[in-house]
Amino acid sequence: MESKWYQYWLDHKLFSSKPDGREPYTVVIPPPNVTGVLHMGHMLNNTIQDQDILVRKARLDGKNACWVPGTDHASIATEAKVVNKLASQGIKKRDLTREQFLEHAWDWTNEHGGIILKQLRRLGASCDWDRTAFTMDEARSESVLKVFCDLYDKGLIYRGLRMVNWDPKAQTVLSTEEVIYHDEKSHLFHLKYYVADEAPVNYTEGDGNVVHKDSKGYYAVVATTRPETIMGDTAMCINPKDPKNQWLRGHKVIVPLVNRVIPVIEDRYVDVEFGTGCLKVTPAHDINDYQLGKTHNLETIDIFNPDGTISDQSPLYVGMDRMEVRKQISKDLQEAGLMEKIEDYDNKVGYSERNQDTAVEPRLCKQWFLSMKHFADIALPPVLEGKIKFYPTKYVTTYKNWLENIQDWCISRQLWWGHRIPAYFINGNEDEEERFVVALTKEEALRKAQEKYGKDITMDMLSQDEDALDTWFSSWLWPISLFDGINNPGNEEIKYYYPTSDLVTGPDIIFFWVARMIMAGEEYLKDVPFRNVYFTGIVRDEIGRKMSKSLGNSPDPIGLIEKYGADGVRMGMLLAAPAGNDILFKEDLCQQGAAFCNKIWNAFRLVKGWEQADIEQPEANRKAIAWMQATIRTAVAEINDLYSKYRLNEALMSAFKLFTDEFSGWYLEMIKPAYQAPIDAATLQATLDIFEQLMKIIHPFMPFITEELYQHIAERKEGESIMVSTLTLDAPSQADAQLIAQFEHAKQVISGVRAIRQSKNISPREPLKLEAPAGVDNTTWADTILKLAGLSEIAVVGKKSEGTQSFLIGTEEYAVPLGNLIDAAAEIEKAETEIKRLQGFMAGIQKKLGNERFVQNAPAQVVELERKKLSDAESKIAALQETINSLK
RNA sequence: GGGCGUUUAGCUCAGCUGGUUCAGAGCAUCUGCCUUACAAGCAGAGGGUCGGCGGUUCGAAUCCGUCAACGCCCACCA
Repeated sequence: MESKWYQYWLDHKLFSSKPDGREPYTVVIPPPNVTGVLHMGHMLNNTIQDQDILVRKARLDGKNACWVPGTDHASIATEAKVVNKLASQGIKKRDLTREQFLEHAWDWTNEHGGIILKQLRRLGASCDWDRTAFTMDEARSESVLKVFCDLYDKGLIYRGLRMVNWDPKAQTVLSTEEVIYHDEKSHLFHLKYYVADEAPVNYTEGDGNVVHKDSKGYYAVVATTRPETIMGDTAMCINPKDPKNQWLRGHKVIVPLVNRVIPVIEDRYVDVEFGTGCLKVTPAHDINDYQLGKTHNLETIDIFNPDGTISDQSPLYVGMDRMEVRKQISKDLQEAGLMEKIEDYDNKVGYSERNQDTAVEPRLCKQWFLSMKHFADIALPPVLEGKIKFYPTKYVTTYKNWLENIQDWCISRQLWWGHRIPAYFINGNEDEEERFVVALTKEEALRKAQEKYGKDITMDMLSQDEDALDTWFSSWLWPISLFDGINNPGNEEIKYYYPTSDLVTGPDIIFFWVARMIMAGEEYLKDVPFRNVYFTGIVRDEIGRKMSKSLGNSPDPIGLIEKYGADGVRMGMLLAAPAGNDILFKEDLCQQGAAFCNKIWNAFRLVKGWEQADIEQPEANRKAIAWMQATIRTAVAEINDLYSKYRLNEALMSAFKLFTDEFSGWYLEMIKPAYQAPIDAATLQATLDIFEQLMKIIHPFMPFITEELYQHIAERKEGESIMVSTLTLDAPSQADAQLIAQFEHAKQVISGVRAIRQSKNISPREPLKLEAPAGVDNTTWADTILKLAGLSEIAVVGKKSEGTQSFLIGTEEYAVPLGNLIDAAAEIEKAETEIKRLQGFMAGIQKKLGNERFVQNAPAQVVELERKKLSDAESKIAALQETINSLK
């Protein structure tokens, strides 16, 4: 019936939200990649685990809930997919024009796009689908370009020549956040750089210099992990304070194989302890070397092509791939006798977040940057001051740390799939300084260009920047752009829905996305984009491995739904997801979810099967109803509290126990009429009302079965739905607590009798007599106890009779006469063991009470409590002793 | 190299500012039941020196120190 109800909700537009007088509750979906397919991570983090539950809960609380779905154009990932697809058809990207390529990309997007959103429907996601957005649709694109122009005008966006991270496969620059470092087993190559000058090296034996010399002359040893970059070496560097290498001062050395003569420079940057203290300097291919190059005015030789092959700037290996060259040059160096040794070495290598098989290459090029100092300043306070709350709170530290050490954001990408940068270059001579303007349209660009560079500039002299913007440069506007807050500032929707309420996302994108949304929110709306951020865990398999395609340990979500039903899967997931922890997914848990559905269904069958009759309502039923209502009020208060702390798995567990234990296990058994006997109308109606409340409590977790039963509990009009019903209950009262405590006592009596039956193998149908102690309330719940414990009578006795088996509730002793069923010897032994245990317990307390410092320092209450424990233990021992005596 | 987090029953986790909701929940296990809603169930039971060591205190799972294991984030040591 899942698809039926989903369609029903759609047909009646029950997911739809429009601004009105109610309190808004807004959630924006972290947009999945447009061409992505639903995986377990989406299912857990983005959908069922939290967002849909929170949204449905908000509706029940009477809020105007709006959950906005959408997809992300994911420029690098999508462009890579399209490039691969074209390659499989024998088409190369560089053979296409930008327009032709984009046509293919849009085809691909239209073909594969939105699959993921359809899959979310299977799970029951209650998004307002009419609002479905795409980061590259018209409204979003316009917002992005406007923001770019605005930030440029504010002087926050600039163009600069920097050492950046280059992905040679996608052939685009990446931001620092997009580089992921992996530990790698690698090698440290020790290369010989022979001293070039004729002049003798200056040292004396024993002065601390470590000099290398062989038949071919003096040489320095340079340790490097990247021998393939030696063709770009333009200096060798030593630390001026390094006693080992003083002899190299002022000399020149020869780059091995390349035979280029380079100077020995000195800089304190060099670590004396590492290798031999000699560093080869390749300004074009290492961020530190670049700095050295700048300080020491070194030549920069770029030996790589954009695709990671060796460029014609290099004297050797031209056209070969960098990884191939590393192997080859190692061989060649050894053969030429230029390799001192090769050591094993563990180092970290940066990889593209999107192309995990491609090592990132530092590369010097001109890019667009967003200056981040200002944004860090405005984004830090809301989080530190608690205007935005993070769950778990530990991420506040992470956030703070990042913002305090932030680097400028490289926002341009050498890609076509994305928002094309609205900058226009004015054609001129290659040597001239770069001339450009930033403008939303070409017409405006011309106007600005003429203003800036003179009237002689014409339209054909303008050419738009070929690059696109980083995907996150559009995502960071998401909570604003979804309500058109950039294009139409102050419109009704942005005023109503912004700030959004909760953001649910993974901690892996705290910098990429969360932090930047806060920046954009503060910049453009002077307000936070959301009030709470709930960070979910990573989905792992049952032995703790991250779920991934390559490991093949990720089940297909849709397959799971087919097997267990969406409700079952939703519950299974949530059970595995303790707040703030990783999720160890086990398929059994879905089974438990499915079993719970079954339980609910069977409970409903029971209630629906009762025949109503015009008979008087038994007092016991009235009490049962009052107790159940008190229990529900108490549970709901607890569940609400858990929701407020985002401890959704505990909220579910609480709801589960409420239904299974309290309602099915106790309440239904209490009011259940005898076989084929009818039930009074008042009890039946109350039970249906209670059932409806329970369905509402469970609905956020299991939307389908609760809707189905809601429709059966009473006549519903077309369009009515549990989804848009509300649940408001009074807070639990003092009286509720008393009632619950009272019945807890009754439960213990019932369980005590049941335990005796169990141990003596007495059928539940055989009636037993119970002897209860005097001075205790044994009448209030008497009828219920009689019924559930299968008793014929509760007799209040001053002293229990002979031949009974007894149990204690606190210090009250209850007894069931069993005659010859009693195994006196065994009972005596049991009682004696218990007496021994209690005596030991008492000894401990007596010691405590004998300690003056305890009696003096501990609060009176605590001391009193110890005294009570002591006297309780005494009376328990007395009762046990009596039992022994009577058995003897 | 810095920072953060975790360690409690076989498993996954609760236990807020130290003292009767202090050793808990669900699952799993064991035992007995095909009881008339449900065997995908019901009833009952067992199971932990709260990672190790040391300290503070009348009193520590809880506070402090230290060690260990695991996990995550950040960082330019070739």
